[in-house]
Amino acid sequence: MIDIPKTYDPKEAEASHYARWEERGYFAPEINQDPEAPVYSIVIPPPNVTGSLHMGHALQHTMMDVLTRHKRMLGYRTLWLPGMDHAGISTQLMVTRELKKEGLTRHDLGRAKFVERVWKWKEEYGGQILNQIRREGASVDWSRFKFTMDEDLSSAVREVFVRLYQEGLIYRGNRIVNWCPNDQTVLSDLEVQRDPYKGKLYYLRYPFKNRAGAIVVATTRPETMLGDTAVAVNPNDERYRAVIGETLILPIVNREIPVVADEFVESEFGTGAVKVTPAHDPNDYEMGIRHGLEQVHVIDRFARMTEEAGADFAGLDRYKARELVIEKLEALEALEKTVDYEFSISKCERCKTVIEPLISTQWFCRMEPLRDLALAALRRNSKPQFVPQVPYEKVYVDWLENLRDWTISRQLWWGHQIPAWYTTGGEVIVARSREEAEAKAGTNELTQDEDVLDTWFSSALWPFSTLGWPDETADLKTFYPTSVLVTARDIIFLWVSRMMMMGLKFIGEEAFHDVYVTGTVLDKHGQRMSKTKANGIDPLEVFDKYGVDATRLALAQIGSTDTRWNEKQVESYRNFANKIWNAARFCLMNAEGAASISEPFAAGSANLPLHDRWILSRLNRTAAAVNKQLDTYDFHAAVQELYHFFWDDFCDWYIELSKTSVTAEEASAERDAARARLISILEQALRLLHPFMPYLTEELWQKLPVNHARLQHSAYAGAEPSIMLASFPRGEASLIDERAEAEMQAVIDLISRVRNIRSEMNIKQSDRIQLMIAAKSDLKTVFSDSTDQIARLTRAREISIDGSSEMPKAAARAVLAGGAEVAVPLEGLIDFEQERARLTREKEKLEKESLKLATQLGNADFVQRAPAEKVEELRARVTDIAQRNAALEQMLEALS
RNA sequence: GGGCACGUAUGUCAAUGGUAGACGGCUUCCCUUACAAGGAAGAGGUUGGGGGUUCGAGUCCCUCCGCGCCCACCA
Repeated sequence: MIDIPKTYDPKEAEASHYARWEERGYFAPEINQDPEAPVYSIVIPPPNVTGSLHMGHALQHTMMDVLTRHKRMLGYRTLWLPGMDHAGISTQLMVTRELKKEGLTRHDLGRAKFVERVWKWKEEYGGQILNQIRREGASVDWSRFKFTMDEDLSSAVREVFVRLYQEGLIYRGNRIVNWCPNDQTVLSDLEVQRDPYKGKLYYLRYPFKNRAGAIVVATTRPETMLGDTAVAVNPNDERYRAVIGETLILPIVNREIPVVADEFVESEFGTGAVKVTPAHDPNDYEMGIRHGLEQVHVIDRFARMTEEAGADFAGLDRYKARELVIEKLEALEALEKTVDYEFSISKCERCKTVIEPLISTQWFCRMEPLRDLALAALRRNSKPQFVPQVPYEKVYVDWLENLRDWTISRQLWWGHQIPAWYTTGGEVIVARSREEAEAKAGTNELTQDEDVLDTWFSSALWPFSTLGWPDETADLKTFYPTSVLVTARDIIFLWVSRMMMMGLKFIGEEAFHDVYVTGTVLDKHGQRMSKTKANGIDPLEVFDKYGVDATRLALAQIGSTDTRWNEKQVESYRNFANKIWNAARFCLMNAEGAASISEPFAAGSANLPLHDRWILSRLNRTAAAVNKQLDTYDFHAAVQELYHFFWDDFCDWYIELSKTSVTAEEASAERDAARARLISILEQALRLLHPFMPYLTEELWQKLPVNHARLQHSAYAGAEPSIMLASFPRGEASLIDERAEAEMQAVIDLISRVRNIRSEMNIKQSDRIQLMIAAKSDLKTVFSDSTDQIARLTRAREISIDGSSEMPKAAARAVLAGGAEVAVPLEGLIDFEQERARLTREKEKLEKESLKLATQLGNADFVQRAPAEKVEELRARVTDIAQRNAALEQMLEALS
């Protein structure tokens, strides 16, 4: 007898298999020996080097792994490429904080030493997430692991930069940008978040120079008035039409500023007149350009007032300056009023500091031509295919259509330094290397641009830079375009769209065929999990508590809907894992002799017992469904399908139905064959489950007395057997047997009805009952062939079957589909009242349904307009109900 | 301000316009030698409210209520 614990302990399986898979190279595409094999590839969204695994990762990785393992088992040449992102700002902040503890700033170290220090930090503390990814069971090819700052990827970054620059798509310009006064860098629009803010609206009075009166303007940032160079009104605003072109005297500063007319101004807001500060507000900047206004810089990079703001203000923090401005305006009687006002405020996504719009010289990427490539790919080739298509395709298109230039430079030290050099004369040389720049410039007196590129710039190249571009590598040719990108929805703009554009630009093909957008795991109150709210669930703790496989199942079934985290759900999949374990345990306890049968189902399905034909049909139906569901990213349905097949069909029915033959005391050819069939079904079920539950399935599969090598997919012939290289069952249409399923269903219904009688009539578990079955010829045969099993599962001691419906009076009875009946004689034990009540309840149910059907069929419109099939279906149901109803009535009569 | 989702059993979620389901929880019975992390049998729903289209609506349309998400240059 085999010695297997009663309870599945996931830890053991998790500890051993991953390392073996990895060592043997099972994750690498090279394991596939078939030169004709179709290709499947995914690049992982590279986690930040500073990151650690959160639920979102676990969710995405599970789905990518399911897809990858599924395709690998189908014989695809499969690559899931792992990597990590250098995460410019986050990482630099991390190390800066570390330095601060030593009383140092990065400037104390200088650039070179600081960057060295970051590399050291990365080696020591970075990338803890990589081992967490291993724990998940992710079948990524570690031999192709990439880091965005690796030399080859950095060179791809420079290549792209140079080419885009040469085409005029990258340029250096002086424009208004989002500046973070804390991080001391510019940010792109996507790295700025808008938060609601309860502030005030200040009404300032600016007097005319050459006439009486004043214009009152409303502002939320009075301190910027020091930099005002105009007041704007709407040209159609009657109130102000007469004063357009007049001159105002700016209070405090006493600068003369004009009144200009601009369509941008909303007459309804405030006073209908707006102060214009071109140097410190994006809208005013645009207006300033339209009207040729002067830009007066009154706030610096530290959000302090400049000399230009005036001696009283220079050096003051922007909020201190605000107070002082208000004070002075009050003294000048230039503050009309102050009202409470709620608006939104821009903050740095990382450090939450309020953004200061500043005019500054930065590098930008022109997006229109790239955007057009992406839009064309979608319109002409429907690439990428978003899943779900609604709403993400529209979101993607809308964003692309309104795309503005991308600010790609950052004032950081950690990242890809911009490959631009300046001669002493100020000439700009953009080149792939210093050597190339020197050659171009004809001098070695060059200074490289201090800035680095936005982290997302290298991320945008990820699908091809990781495969060796710009070299025409075999990997690039084989694996690009990638098959699918699996991601959460928050980086569709930041990342997905940019990869698409860059891929189309530089390779000429889309970066991925499909984009699968996962749902979000929320906390139990429906809130997003976040560090600041501290409401996150650590996936590693869940792994420890319930096992990786159970967690994966719980995550996979989330699919693309947002779902509140529910630990009970994981617990139920843990129970499922245990169920699988115990089913296998049963099979292994009764495995002796099974191995001698090499083709358990070879005899030809017609000769097999009903339950064998039935389970074979169910198995293949399930396999076909799961393949289809995985091909269409319907993870939820696939999980449900597998769960119910395994638990309901296989465990609850098949094992129970096979028990008599499988557990027979004496060895026999028949017993061995039954055992071999049982094991074969289990074995195939494990293969179906493997993409979702890699550890448990491998653990059990290895224990099964089967010819493992023969089960491998032919593409992996010769490899040491593993379930991850076994052939994924495709679901043979020829093995789907409608008749067997219908007949088995009749048996299942019969057993269920008898069990119902036992339960409702309070028949003790230990009491053996007698069954009398009346059925017409075809069903009669089915039941007769299954009497042993029916007896076993209903705990009956005696079963008689005939074609008539002569039933004893003192019996509990039930009517089955197809006109069959079953009676349980209760020899004086029967409680007539109780049985009558039970039958009446049943009759009421039928009548309710019957009434519904009659109403529908009585509707002439329905009969006329609904498809004939539908009408037929209803009529058939009416007949069946009538039949059952008549039988019930008879039974009730017999009881009275 | 604009756009997009969602609201189904006590909880978490499913359901090509055609008999509203699953898992958990709940009730009753059972430690039947694969599994009590289990088995058997049950109870539980006017699909947020109202209106419309249709032979037929959880599903399509309108509206209201509720909870979210994304985008945005009304100072």
